This record gives sequence, C-alpha cells and structure tokens, in this order.
Amino acid sequence: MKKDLNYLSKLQDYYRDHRALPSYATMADVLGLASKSAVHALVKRLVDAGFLSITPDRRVAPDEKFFERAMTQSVVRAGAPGIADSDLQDGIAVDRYLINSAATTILVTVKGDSMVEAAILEGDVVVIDTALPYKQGDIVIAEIEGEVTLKTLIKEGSVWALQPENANYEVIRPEGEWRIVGVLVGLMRKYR
Amino acid sequence: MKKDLNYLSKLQDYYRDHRALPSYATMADVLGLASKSAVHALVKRLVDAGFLSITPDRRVAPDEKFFERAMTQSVVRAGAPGIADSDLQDGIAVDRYLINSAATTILVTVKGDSMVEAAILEGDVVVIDTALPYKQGDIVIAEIEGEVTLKTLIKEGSVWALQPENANYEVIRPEGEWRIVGVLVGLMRKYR
DNA sequence: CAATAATTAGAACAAACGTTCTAAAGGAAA
DNA sequence: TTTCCTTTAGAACGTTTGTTCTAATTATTG
Repeated sequence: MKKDLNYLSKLQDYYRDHRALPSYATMADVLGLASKSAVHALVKRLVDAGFLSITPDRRVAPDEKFFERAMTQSVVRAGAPGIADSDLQDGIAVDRYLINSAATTILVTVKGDSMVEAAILEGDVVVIDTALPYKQGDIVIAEIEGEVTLKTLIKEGSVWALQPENANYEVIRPEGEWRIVGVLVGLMRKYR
Repeated sequence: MKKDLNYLSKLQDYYRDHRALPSYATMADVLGLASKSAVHALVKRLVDAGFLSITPDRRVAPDEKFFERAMTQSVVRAGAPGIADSDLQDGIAVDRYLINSAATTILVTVKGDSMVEAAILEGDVVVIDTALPYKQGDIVIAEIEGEVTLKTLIKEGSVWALQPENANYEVIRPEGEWRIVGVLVGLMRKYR
C-alpha cells in the first residue's frame, strides 16, 4: 500500500504527458508490472482510496484525490535523510487550493510592474473571483474605458480610487466609465 | 465543420463529468451518431484541428485547444459586458500550469520574510522540483543541519552559498552537513 | 524463525475495441 | 435542378480490452 503511491505518481506522470490514463496493458508497462491482473488489483485499490474512478465504458479516469499533491510542512526531523514525507493523504489539490468557484473565477496574466511592492510581478497569473463583494484595501481587477488593470482599491473620502503598489506610479481616479471586474483571491507564478 | 464544434462541446461535457473521453462506441451514443465510422472521421478532424490527440495505446485524449477556454488572457474587447468568458471547466489547466512531474514535486509553505525582495512572502506555497539540476542564481530549498530554508543559490569563488533576498539578512555559508532539496519551479499565494 | 496476509505472474476468454471498406445521405454552389 | 464534396451508416475484420482464475511470490506480523 505504500508502494501504491509510487505507482500512483507514475500514473500521474503519464497523465500529465498524455492527458489520459492508459489501458491495463500499457499500465503494466508503465508501472513495471508483468501482468494485467496485478494492474487490475492495483486499480481497484486506487479506486477504493479515491484516486481513480471508472467511467461508464470501463475506462480508468482520475478521481478527486488524483490531483492532490504532497503538501510538505516546512519542518524536518533532525538527522532525517530528507524532508518529512507526507502521506499524500494530507495532500492538497492545487486547483482547489486556489479556486473556490470555477464558475465565477477567471485567470489573468499580469502585465507591467505597478504592483511589485505587493509582491506581484509581471507574468504572474492572478486568480480573480468575479462574484465576491469587494471592500477598501482589496486588490481588484478594474476595467477603465476598455482597459484592464490590477490595483489596490482605496477610498478617498467618499470616492473610490485605484492605488498602484509602486512608488513610481500615481493613484488612478477614474472619471469615465469604469467597473470592478473581480477581486484577487489567488496568485501563481512559474519559474521555469 | 460548424457542426464539429457542437460535437466538441458535447465531448467537453462528457470530459467534465468523467475526466476522461469515451470509446468510439459510446462517443457515437453521446453525440447522437449511429456509426463508429462517423466518430472515427470526426475524431480525425478534431485531432487535425488540435482539439484532440491520440495516446500511444490509441485512446482519445484532449489536446491543447480542448482546454482553450480555461485561461483567460488579459485582453478585453472594448465595450464588452465582461472579460472574455472562461469556463474553467475543470482545474487541470491550473494544475498543469504549475507542476511538471508529480513524482518529484513537493509543496512547501514559506516561513519568514527572508525572500520578500524576490516577491516571495510568508505563507506562500512554493512548488519545488527535487529532480531538477540547479545552478547559480536558482532559488532553492536547502536543508542545513536539519533546518530547511528557501534562498537564492550563489557561488562565492568556488564555494556555494545561500543568499536571502532581504537586506536585513546575511548570506549563509554552510559549514556542516547540508544539501539542496530541490529547485523552485512555481509559487502560489492565496488572498482569501 | 514460522505463519499469515497481501501482491504479482501467467494463461484463458468473451466482449469490446479501433480500423477499414462500400454505399447512402446530406450540404453547398452553380 | 445537377454536380461535387463532405459526412454518415452499416457491416466486417483482426486486435486488444478488462475480467477472472490458480499458483507463485513477496511483505508483514507475531
């Protein structure tokens, strides 16, 4: 059963490469097993554990927990050879970590450096919830005369304004048509 | 060919429900076609168009354009009622965006503020690949005498050192046992 | 160590698979 | 309408599928 998680991650790699899970025969190949019956038993175990499911026409498909990743705590046992291995049971689904409601969530790529002091860089992908109520201090995506920007929402007296988090930029006080598209709820950045 | 996009969205619906694409026979069922040869031709068209692909063991899998709607670009049509609508029909796009190899990837929560100038904050979850070769300038997780830290890897002459990205901290020049756990490949942050 | 449980190997089988073919049906343009 | 081209139906095929069984192997436990 400890070995099953090893098999699982090979399946996850295959899935990452092909966006689909293979047949039992090529699973055996991929996993280094010599018989389909071993695969059959393994799949049953992984289905029971919630990692896989079977489609109506008996194909193997990923289930909820398939997309979870090991969330290692930043704590290590002294003298241990490696980072404390977490079980995958306590993993988190990356998708669910960042996204609450798929229907109202959009992803937007950040352009420019107007938010660097809030640790938001050019190229970052921000997760925006378009259905959440916003308040002073929230970072929001606003659409001003057809243009979209990411800024901190502030209130000057009784009027809303948009504040960049970069000393080189000025506060924006929209005069024409504008609206708030959504509120920043998450961020992701890729380094390679 | 206009009808093909109709078929495609039915396949997308099926995929959303089952996280896998069906066989030709049940595709015919789902799409309302009476013959597998019609499905065969359709799949070929969708493969040529970049929506689908075929796995090594001849299964139908989604290709790049299948998830096209998943990530919205930061472009808005002027006068449009909203940002180009995205379905985020499932989170796979997010997952794929950050993680290349499930087997060698771990997630670590950042503690402390030693990397703020690299736009990495306390509480951020960093995605670490433990199998990637590292080089000077990479941000890495290192384990020094049982403690784990995230720092930039630098070379002073011929010796490696670890540099915080915060002027208040000093460069770390490990003397005892230490090793590099993995290289930073991604980051995610949650605001709510 | 021995005893027990959990995995894996290997072979067999019917059902389902994807492919290919010819012919019919549908759509677009004149 | 007629012509041309694309899409679908239907049947046939060899191959591969997932399942099941028993026996061998490997882990686990006392």
